[in-house]
Amino acid sequence: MNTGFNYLNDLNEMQHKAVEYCDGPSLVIASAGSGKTRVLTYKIAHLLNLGYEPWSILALTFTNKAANVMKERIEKLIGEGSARYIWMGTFHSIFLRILRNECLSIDFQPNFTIYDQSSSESLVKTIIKESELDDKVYNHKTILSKISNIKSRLITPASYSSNSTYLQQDRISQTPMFHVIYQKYCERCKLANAMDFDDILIFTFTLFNEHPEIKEKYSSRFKYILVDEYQDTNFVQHAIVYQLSSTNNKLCVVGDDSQSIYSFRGANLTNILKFNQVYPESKLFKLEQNYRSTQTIVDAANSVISQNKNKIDKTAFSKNERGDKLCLYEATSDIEEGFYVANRIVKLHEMQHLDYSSFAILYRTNAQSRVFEEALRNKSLPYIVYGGLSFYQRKEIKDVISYFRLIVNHNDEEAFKRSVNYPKRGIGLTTINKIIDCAVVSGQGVWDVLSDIQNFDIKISNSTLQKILGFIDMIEGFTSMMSEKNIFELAQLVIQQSGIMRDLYSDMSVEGKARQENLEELINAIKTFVETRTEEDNEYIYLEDYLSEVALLSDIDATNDDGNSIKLMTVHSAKGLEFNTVFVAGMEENIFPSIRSGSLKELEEERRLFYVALTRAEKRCYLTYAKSRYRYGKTEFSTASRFLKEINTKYVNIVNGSDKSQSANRGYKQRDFSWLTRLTQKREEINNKRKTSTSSSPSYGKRLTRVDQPVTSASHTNSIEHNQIYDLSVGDQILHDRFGKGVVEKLEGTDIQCKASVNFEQFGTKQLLLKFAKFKKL
DNA sequence: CCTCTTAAACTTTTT
DNA sequence: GTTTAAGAGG
Repeated sequence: MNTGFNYLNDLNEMQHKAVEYCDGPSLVIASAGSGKTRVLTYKIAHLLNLGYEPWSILALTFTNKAANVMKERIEKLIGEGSARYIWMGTFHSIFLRILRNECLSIDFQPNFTIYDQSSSESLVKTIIKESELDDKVYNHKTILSKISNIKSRLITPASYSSNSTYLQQDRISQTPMFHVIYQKYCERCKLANAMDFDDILIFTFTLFNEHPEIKEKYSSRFKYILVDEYQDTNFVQHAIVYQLSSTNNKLCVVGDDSQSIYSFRGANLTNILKFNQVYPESKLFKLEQNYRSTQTIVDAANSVISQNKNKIDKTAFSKNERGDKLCLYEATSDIEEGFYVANRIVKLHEMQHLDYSSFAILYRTNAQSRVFEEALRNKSLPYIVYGGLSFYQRKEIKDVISYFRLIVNHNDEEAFKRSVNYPKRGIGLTTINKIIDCAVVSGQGVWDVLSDIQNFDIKISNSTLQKILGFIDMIEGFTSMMSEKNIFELAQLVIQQSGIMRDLYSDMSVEGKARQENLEELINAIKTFVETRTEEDNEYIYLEDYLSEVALLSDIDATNDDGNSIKLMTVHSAKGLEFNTVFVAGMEENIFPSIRSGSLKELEEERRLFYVALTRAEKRCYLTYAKSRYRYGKTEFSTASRFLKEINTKYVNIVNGSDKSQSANRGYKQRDFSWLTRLTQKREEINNKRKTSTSSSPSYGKRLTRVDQPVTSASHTNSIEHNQIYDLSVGDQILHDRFGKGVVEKLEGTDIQCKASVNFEQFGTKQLLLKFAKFKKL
């Protein structure tokens, strides 16, 4: 097909070539602001126009937000709904979806839950304690990050334990028992029917590796594969992409080695550097023209990144206006730095008529956000903080989520530990440990032990036993309600019957109030989730789907922009984003570059991170640092970052602004007052306002209420051959609005409560609640 | 088994 | 300065 589509005219020559080449594997090296997303979206639009079915395209992105943005743009190009069935999302969310359908083959139950960071940490900590190891020597965080690193390289506990080099290294580093912890960690996750973040990838690989027929099913389904941000993929991600591209060999990866900033989490540049060796017939396209930033910003960024030794040669350039020089500002303190930035924003807002949303304040660590929040708040400027302690990491939220996890997957050990004695019901640590020990010794899940607790040799008093039985009953009760209530109704029931509601609402302090609001917020979020899914015609909204979504949200995904706020975030979070005016704050030695980056390799990654920060800016870039800074409750003195000296001086203006004197003193006077404690509250208030304003009216899910027919739990677990109301029998062929053709394999429950298992040609086996399903009998 | 007080660790970055 | 872990006492 030729270039008859006019949308291809929006591309420069190289972009055009990269979009049009669809015959085999290709690597697109796209420097910052060179239209990487544009190439991807146009390429997908092009593929669709060539006749590729949406569900035969797999597009892997770095965040869910990036996927959504891309879908919207594709639909703008070639029409509403066109992007809907594309398999587009993060590695984790896409492969989780596949695993939910296929996990029986690798011996997981489909209701497996996901261990988030804190669950994983807690498990490692437990194992270290159980193994009677010194937790000073075996730091759980260090151990976990090492486990994660090893997993991302597809090294199993077995192969680790049989490798003498690894064991030797561990002996030298005084942690000879590491391999045992690693092995136990994996066993415990398995026993709990839980996967951590790395497992989602590893088990996808294992699934495809051990079951060629399943691999074939997906590798032939995906006729074209696209991967964004390829420089930040790790070994297992590369391996999965390799597996999936094996049948059709149509693959396009896009990335920029200069923006690789996630090696601490296993990202491996060799994926991109050796791409042409893995795919010998691959074509290379280089996008070097920057459309985002002024010439000055691009040149300044280049002068920094040129100090790195390890990189692919390329020359980024801009044909935009020359633009202003970068501004470098030295503040006397962190507080004054905050005031300077806030003042600059006020001035630019007034003089250049820039929206608040044109500004971003970027920093190296989340802890730095504070002073900026306060400075902006003082001037009543609207702002949003991305990342940090996200909504779903708050204690009261995690407590509720734990119940959900336990309801979905009774053997989720970490969820059990959290739920069983919150709210307090007199089941203490001793008892919990006895139960878990028993489970570990007998090689079963926690619930397997609990549900048969009288037949295990556990020494617990009768009164404690009664309490445990009460807890079991409650959870089982929730479980049996899953088929008759939607998850919004279930959620309300859980927080009431578990006593969480009572516990939270008995605390009338300010913090208690905030927790109550957060809880309401969560309920609202679930309601919105149910509503959105209902609008999308999902037959049944599974609690595990909600849990998955929540677990895999990134900071960028989880924070929604109101369109008129200054954005505060780490440089890492800013990857892929762009702003009219960027402030890069805290440009000090030991912060940026981080004190932890000792080796040359790590230093080069920090430099790439700085490169990312600079290239976020379209028009203006401010660099600030403070000579003194509050850290760990003490004032520390700092020196300017070495990176500042690496920018060619002809691109930088050093300002010692006139507004320095005004702001400095004000900052110091504030220090002694209680604004620091108020800050947290205010932030909550602002966050809550933002969230509630976006969610819909308080009419509590009327549309969702169903024909309420009390049904005993027994009646809908019975398997039947024929359902009268829907005139459907096992073996019937149906045509479903969304999933297409399929055969009814199983019918459960009577009348209106009937649930059907249908095997669809395109989508595999699905459970449908007939009263919601949109289909006709063939 | 629970709760209050005190101590220490904490800040890289995140799916 | 903040948050979480550990220990003592009830």
